[in-house]
Amino acid sequence: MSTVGKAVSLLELFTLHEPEIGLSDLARRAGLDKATARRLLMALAAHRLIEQEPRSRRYRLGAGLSRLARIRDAHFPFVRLAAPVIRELSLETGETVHLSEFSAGALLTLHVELSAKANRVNVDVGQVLPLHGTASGIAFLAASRLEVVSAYLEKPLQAFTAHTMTGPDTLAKAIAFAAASGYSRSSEGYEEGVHSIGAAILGSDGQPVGTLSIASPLSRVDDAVAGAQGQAAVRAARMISARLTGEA
Amino acid sequence: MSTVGKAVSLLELFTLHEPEIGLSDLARRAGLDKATARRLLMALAAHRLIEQEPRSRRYRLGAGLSRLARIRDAHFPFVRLAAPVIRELSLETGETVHLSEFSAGALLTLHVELSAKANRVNVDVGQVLPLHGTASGIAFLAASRLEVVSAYLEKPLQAFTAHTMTGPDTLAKAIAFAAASGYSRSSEGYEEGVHSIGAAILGSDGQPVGTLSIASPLSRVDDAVAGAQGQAAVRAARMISARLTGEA
DNA sequence: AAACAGCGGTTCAAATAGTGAACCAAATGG
DNA sequence: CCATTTGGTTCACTATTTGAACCGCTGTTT
Repeated sequence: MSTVGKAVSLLELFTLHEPEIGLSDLARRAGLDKATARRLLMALAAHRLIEQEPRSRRYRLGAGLSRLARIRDAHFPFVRLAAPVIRELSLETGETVHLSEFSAGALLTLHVELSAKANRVNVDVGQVLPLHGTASGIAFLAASRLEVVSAYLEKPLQAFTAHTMTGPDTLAKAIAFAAASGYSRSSEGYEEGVHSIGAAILGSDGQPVGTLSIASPLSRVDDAVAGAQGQAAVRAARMISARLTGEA
Repeated sequence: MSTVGKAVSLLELFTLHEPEIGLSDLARRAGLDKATARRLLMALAAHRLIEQEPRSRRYRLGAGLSRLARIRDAHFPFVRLAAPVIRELSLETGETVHLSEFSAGALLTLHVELSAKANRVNVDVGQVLPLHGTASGIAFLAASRLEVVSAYLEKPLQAFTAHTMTGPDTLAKAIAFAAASGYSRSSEGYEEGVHSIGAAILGSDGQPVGTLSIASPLSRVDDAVAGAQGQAAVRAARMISARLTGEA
């Protein structure tokens, strides 16, 4: 791997649940020598992509990332353009709706509008969702190029519940359904008792950049409701795609 | 410079005003060979820190940055903790107040609360402010270690208006005033007709992490007003510092 | 209190990864 | 339509990266 790749993979070790990590730990997890890890960290720190807590000497992500992210968001305002549509979809369906962007082989939850109902599905911003096992993921795969799909399906897939689809055939069927109808459907594929409808959001090149998903308690959804949610999801996703590509 | 440093300096070429740049341009500005620049861009793209617009083939900052920035912001919630204090300070003074974080030798504007008055100072989120020439910058320097200050003052300093302080002696005096009183004052140092009061916000190690600044039309400020604003700015900055370090 | 284990950090010869001049083909633009 | 510039590629050369062994320090265990 390139030196730059190694440096970035150090950054990717930090998560919401573990935002500060020590040198030895960092090196171990990245599969690097301590000396190498340190040199890379110093290079990153010189540009404020990494900061070191002076007391504990542990490392954390730096302010430069906030700065760069702001520049990007100003130019590619995925969340800003999508948020109103997501909100409206949530009001229309009465369910929790969330927006995800594809990043590094998975979907990253960027925005959530919670249902007003007492019995609702809760989703956290920042949560990372797998491509299989979530309605969002299936919708994303259905909109992706074939080579991307087959590359993803080759790897062994983790089962999150007893209902998670992990077999290539089952997944192919779900993807085919999503490709045909524009939306995907998943019952308890990622969490027990949760039903989801997903739809892909396309960028200016026609490739999917992310997804939106309507998440309901399973008890509230039958085939008729799912169909209606599917139509609404497709409409919302198309509207966001249009805004992204400057068509609206 | 390290390879990683070169890669990051490529990222830093993107700005709010120029969010997409072509390969040759990028290489030229970074002082790198085209082949080198491309290899670095590819390494960054593999981790989604860079994206390439397929149509124009130009490069832009990638979604991975948004993801990493979110992780950082969740852990080091500078803006989240400071925003309410900034808002209150704006209401109290009736003027525009903005929050900046130090990054890569300058102050990055992260949050703004605009004055309700018709005649007000407008500041953009994302704007990069120099350390000299702004009240924020002077306050930041006054709270920094001496070696940081002298390193900064060694370089030639740009004048933004006829009133910008660029001489080492003038700046030293302004810094001494800020160090003694806790706040800094600047008249038209960065923009004509704008008066600013700045105060530094300190992190858990006692080093400044950023600043807040009250910006008023020059016509509305005399010495008495400036003094009152200074006291208010210091109080607000201390409150944010305390929240950051978990003392409140 | 002594021995230990782990930490962050450093060194330098050996090895690997990075570099850039010269080269395309394709897209601009005068 | 020709000149220029673009994004992209190649490969011999070389400078950067690498990691085992080494500090000194801190906190824990015996």
